Amino acid sequence: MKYIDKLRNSGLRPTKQRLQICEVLFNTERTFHFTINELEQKIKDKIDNKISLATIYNTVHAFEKKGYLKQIPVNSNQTYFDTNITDHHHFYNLKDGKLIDLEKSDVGPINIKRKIDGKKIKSIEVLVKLED
Amino acid sequence: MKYIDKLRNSGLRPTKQRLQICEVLFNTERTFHFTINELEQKIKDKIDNKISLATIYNTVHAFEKKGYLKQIPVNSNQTYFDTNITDHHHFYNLKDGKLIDLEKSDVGPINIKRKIDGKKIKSIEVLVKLED
DNA sequence: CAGCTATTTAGAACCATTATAAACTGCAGA
DNA sequence: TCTGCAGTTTATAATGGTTCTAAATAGCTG
Repeated sequence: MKYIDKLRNSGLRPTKQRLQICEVLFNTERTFHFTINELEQKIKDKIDNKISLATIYNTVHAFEKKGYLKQIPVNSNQTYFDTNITDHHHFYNLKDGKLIDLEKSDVGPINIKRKIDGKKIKSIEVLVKLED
Repeated sequence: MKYIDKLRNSGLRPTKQRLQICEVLFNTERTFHFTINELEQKIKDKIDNKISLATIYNTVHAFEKKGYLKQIPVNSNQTYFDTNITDHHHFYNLKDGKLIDLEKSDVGPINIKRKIDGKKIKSIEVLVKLED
């Protein structure tokens, strides 16, 4: 019931699958990073019924388009998503492929001096790669 | 002959294929961004013989490991590489998927205030997404 | 030149993601 | 409550970038 309005207000029908995925993604103490496969596993663990992989892909993309999830730009064979949609950046641990949030206040202001005619900046994302 | 020493000094045998790929990648006025498919096409256009796709993958990865190429962290189904290995950042035009270099001097210093125990920073990469 | 190892190659395999098309479901209007 | 339609879900197939394989080839050292 918690997420019905959120979905309806976005023009997404509050189906059973979407509501269950909302529970897994948003009914948590902390935000987190995930790949589709990791999310699929989390869903399997938390709910009794089965949600098709295609539905998980569809839902994640729908939520991303509505701004409830963000993709994280990392070079990996899988796509990483973030339930933290605030303006922030990431450490990327090269050793194990794990991401760590860097709050905006951890990075300091970023001043882009160059402009491209007719274009505006949609987002600025910083990836800090870590090694041992 | 221009690239033989470069390869040998890196522990890479200067094979015909690697030398030809060097010509395409490095014997240019400007640096550029590319995907493997784009590079394959460029190679086809510039040389008469055929280089196997597997060799192109192998070579690009070998060059990346040696620091002659950099991967660019962008969410795309293909991996983007850059022949510009200086410390710099990128605009990413969401409309057409094209990248534009942002020199380090175009961005200003980036101050990462947070530290992770036992890890050091290998690189800091900024991706500035552009929309209309 | 001989022999060893690195490299190249074509093709198969892999695997994340997307497309398909049929079944199902939420919901607005009767 | 019932009906019907558009939006969703689903299993499965298809796609496509990348990696693997194992046999052939080519540098290189002695």
